[in-house]
Amino acid sequence: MGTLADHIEAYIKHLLQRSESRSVELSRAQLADAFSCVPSQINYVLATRFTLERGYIVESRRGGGGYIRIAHVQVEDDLTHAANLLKSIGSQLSERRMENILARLQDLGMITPRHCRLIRGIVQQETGAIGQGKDLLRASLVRALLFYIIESECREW
Amino acid sequence: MGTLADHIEAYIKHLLQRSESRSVELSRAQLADAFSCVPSQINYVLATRFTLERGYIVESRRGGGGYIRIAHVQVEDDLTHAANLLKSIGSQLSERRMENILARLQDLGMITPRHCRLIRGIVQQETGAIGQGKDLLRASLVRALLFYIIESECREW
DNA sequence: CAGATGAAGGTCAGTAATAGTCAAAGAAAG
DNA sequence: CTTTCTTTGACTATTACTGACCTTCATCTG
Repeated sequence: MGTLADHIEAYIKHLLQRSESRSVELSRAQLADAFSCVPSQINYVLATRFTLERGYIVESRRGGGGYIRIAHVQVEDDLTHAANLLKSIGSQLSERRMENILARLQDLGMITPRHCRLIRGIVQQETGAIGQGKDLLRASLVRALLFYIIESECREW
Repeated sequence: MGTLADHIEAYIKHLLQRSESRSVELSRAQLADAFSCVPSQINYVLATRFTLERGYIVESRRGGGGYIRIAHVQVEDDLTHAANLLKSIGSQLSERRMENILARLQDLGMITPRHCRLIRGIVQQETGAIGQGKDLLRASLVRALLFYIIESECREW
């Protein structure tokens, strides 16, 4: 049981499990056809179920020979807490809250003091270059960098 | 890699790799014939895949004995070059320019395909959450992530 | 020489094949 | 009844490919 979106989600996850490479490439139009729905329904499923937060990376290309590729990047159990912290960042992030989050992640052993220094430096550099919306940009930057750090550290390059 | 343009691109890159001089000379008409397409398709491939931003120089001559020569730009110092690429980002960055920069850095061996996918995913996730100013945010995010990646890799050696 | 000829490559606009966006309508949940 | 999630479709954006027409250059011919 469940909605059409649920079925499409399940189908894509099934494809991912069967795939050795943890990634699958599909055609939006074909998939929509297989489920007898409009193509944009596929975008809805991707946007709501296959987000970075949930551990998926979606790439696509338009035009002739276009495709949608979905990859699963597995997040380990011990990273769940860190992932929740990232989620809590929201759309804006003050410097104070950033410091709190960095401190907690450091406590958890997820990042090193060096990571913190790098993040502070980069964020300062980037937010210094704009007049308005510093908290918005800081939220995006910190989330991006932390996600990257956490994601890449539990995996071989 | 599915389209004809992709195949032609791969073929030319293959030729370049086999060549000691890092450059290759070809005949547009012959190449088009080999791939059973119109000659202007070759121009399309050159214009979209072998740009200066991606590190290629294309020279050609018309008339009898005409040719197309494609050279792969070599740089003495990859790090300096990468730094210049980052500097070239500026305050705004379109998706297309991002792709070119990622392709170039990958080509230089500074980042891996996995890095690219992560960056694309993170950027997509973050820029998808806002309505306006995507190019501004993308510039900051890409600069931040690339800076972080390159910085932490250099310290490792 | 000068002009003609033929053999390259170049340009551009149009067509086709994809995927993305957004807002509104509909359905389900609280 | 209100809020949130799902579904739809009209409109938009991007990429690939083609073909008619244009430009350049080497060589031939008188």
